Amino acid sequence: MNHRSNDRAAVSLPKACPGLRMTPQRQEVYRVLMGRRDHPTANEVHSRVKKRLPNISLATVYNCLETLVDHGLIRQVNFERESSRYCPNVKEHGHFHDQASGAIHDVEFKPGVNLADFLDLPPGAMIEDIEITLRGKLVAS
Amino acid sequence: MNHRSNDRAAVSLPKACPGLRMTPQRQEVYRVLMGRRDHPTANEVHSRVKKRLPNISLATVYNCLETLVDHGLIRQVNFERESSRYCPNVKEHGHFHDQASGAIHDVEFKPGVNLADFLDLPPGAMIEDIEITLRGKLVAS
DNA sequence: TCCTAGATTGGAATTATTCTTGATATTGGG
DNA sequence: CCCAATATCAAGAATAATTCCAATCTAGGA
Repeated sequence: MNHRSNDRAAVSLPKACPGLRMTPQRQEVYRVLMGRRDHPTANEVHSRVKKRLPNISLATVYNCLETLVDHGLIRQVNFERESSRYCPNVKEHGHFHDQASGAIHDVEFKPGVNLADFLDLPPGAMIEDIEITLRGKLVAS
Repeated sequence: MNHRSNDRAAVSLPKACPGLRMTPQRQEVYRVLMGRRDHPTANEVHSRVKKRLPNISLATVYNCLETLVDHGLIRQVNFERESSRYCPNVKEHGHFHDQASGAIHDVEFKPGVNLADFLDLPPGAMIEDIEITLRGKLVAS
């Protein structure tokens, strides 16, 4: 890694974000999320962002995260009653929480799967958002 | 409904609850949950329980709920960052949250489904708990 | 350049939940 | 039946994540 150029440029922001002003704070929050996709909490994001923006406040991090969520650039993920976590994977997906390591893995749908294939939805239900969380252990295979 | 006998007796407690002392408070909390399966919060449970046990404290309701959850008699359900809700449906199931009415509907799995058929689980994942939450609207069909 | 809407800050406020502590109640053994 | 051990309850204090608020600050358009 000898061409250690400004890696801020390494994160390409999505093209179409109507009505979103990309301030340095929002950029950095987004960059941090893209840089390490380990589902950090707002606090962890704050720590990481402070490396470049030492004066940023936790409130601002919360604001940025909320804005990015509202604009569909990132997703907010909740496990039980723990702190919210944030995830730059915008595709519809679930999460597997490894109880041993605490790590969180994204879980994709198999291609062509439809919710109604395995769930008995109430008649007339228009699904707008899905949250699937699995908890368990990873065993050596 | 003319035989308005003590409807406390109407709720049959599960037979096998090893190590669980069924105190009046726990009984009443459980009865209330079975009586109206609308996924109340701890606060709502507290209000309802107070009709019969006017001196019960919110802390005790939290204690009872936690104990019942630990013994597998009820389930704790979390939606986003809202207050936890409690549900006497112990079968593995998900929830549909109707954004219009705020109502929460249980969503059963179709018989015989295996999650691994629909989701790309990490290799070696042993699932111990599943949480599926859907949000959306009910449209007249 | 000036104005205005939107953004940022730091700290206070909120809220659900947990913790602490002392009082009570219940159980099993003698 | 009584006692000690243990479990439960209650009330309020404490905690922790998040939101709110008021006071600047900033960027971009007129």
